[in-house]
Amino acid sequence: MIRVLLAEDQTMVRQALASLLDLEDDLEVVAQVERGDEVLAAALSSKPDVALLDIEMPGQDGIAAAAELARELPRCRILILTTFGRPGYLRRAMESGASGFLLKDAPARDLAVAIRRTAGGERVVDPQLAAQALSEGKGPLTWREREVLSASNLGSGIGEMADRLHLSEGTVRNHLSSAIQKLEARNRFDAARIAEQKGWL
Amino acid sequence: MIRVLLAEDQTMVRQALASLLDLEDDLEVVAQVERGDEVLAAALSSKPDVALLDIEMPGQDGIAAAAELARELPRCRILILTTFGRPGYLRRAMESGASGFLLKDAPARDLAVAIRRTAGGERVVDPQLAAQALSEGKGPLTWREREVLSASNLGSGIGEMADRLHLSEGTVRNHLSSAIQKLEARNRFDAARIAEQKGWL
DNA sequence: AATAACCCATGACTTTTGTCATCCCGGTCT
DNA sequence: AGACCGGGATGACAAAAGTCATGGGTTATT
Repeated sequence: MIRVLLAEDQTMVRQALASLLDLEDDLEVVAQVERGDEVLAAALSSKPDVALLDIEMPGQDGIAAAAELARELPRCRILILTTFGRPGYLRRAMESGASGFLLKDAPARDLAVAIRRTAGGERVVDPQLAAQALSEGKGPLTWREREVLSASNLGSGIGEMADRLHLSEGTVRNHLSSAIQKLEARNRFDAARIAEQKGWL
Repeated sequence: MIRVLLAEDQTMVRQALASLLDLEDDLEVVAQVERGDEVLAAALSSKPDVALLDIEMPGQDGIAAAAELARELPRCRILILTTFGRPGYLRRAMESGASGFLLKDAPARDLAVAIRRTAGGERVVDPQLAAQALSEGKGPLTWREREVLSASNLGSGIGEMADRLHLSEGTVRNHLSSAIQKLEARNRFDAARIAEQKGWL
């Protein structure tokens, strides 16, 4: 029997997936959590063979949870199941120790297959997505540029961003300007949109 | 037997929900579609008793699909199943002829219950959400204000928005300024964010 | 030791945006 | 008829945002 931990914030989706997996004879859902920061504790007590993690979750995202899990419970394989096929997500997931990456757009029967292969030590990634991730690279943005873009995404003005990041207003504008040019955007919001869409945020 | 049409763009979620519903003796999933603009055709040929519609879908959103359906096939009840409990969504869904409104955050067993009640002619809405929708009203924005906010949400500058809407730049700025003040936002992007989050976009 | 990134900061400058007052027009409500 | 609202427009002005040159600091890489 393959023991599975299921982390997904939408209750209905989580339970539907659980019932789907329970139809398989060789799979057993041993834990369900709805927050990223509950993954580790649940995994420590339920000892799953595979952790199936959504990315967008409250508390902590699935990639951060994967990193925790890979460090504290290296015997547990990690399979990311997410809505968005952003190359940056895939890259970061793999860097955080995930073994597989599956989209919610994939057919349901792929899920059980992917879990079995992940449990067997294989890496399961959509080849097309992998190619795209490799070709796009890590993205042109530096750490600070990503930070200011994320902050500007909340609608605040440059002054507030400077306060929050303990920077001068001029510096914030410089980072923003640089990011805008790298992304060939029209303004910082456009830049934030582009970066987020590419998974570079 | 209650015949159910299932419209949801994420294949895995759709199939998982379908398998969940198939466990119920009195429910039968007679059609599945993954785009909003496929709902009507599928409904006409499969004659469902209840259409279970997601809102965020390619082609056409679930609310528009609900309006079509209510007009062309009034005997089919409509149940909206969505991620976001935005009051504006609920309001627009009900105005479009939906009979029920359910969140993906709700427990999975509520789904079958809601379908049965909807099929029986009841209106199924989370009471808390309904209260919030009533208290917030339709939102303070006018048609044009919503239009400019949606356009600005794409990152374009005022000039491009003016072109697209065939307006003067000054007029666009006036509408934006007015929307910003009504929403107590700091700039147009903040305003767009607020309006979208409230479901007023 | 030199080079190259990245980070932080200023100051000066241009462009974009937001605000306000003031028009005009066409509906609608009283 | 008059008041009101939404839409459209203009011009003027102030504030915010973006660009550019420049300088100093750190840390890797060569």
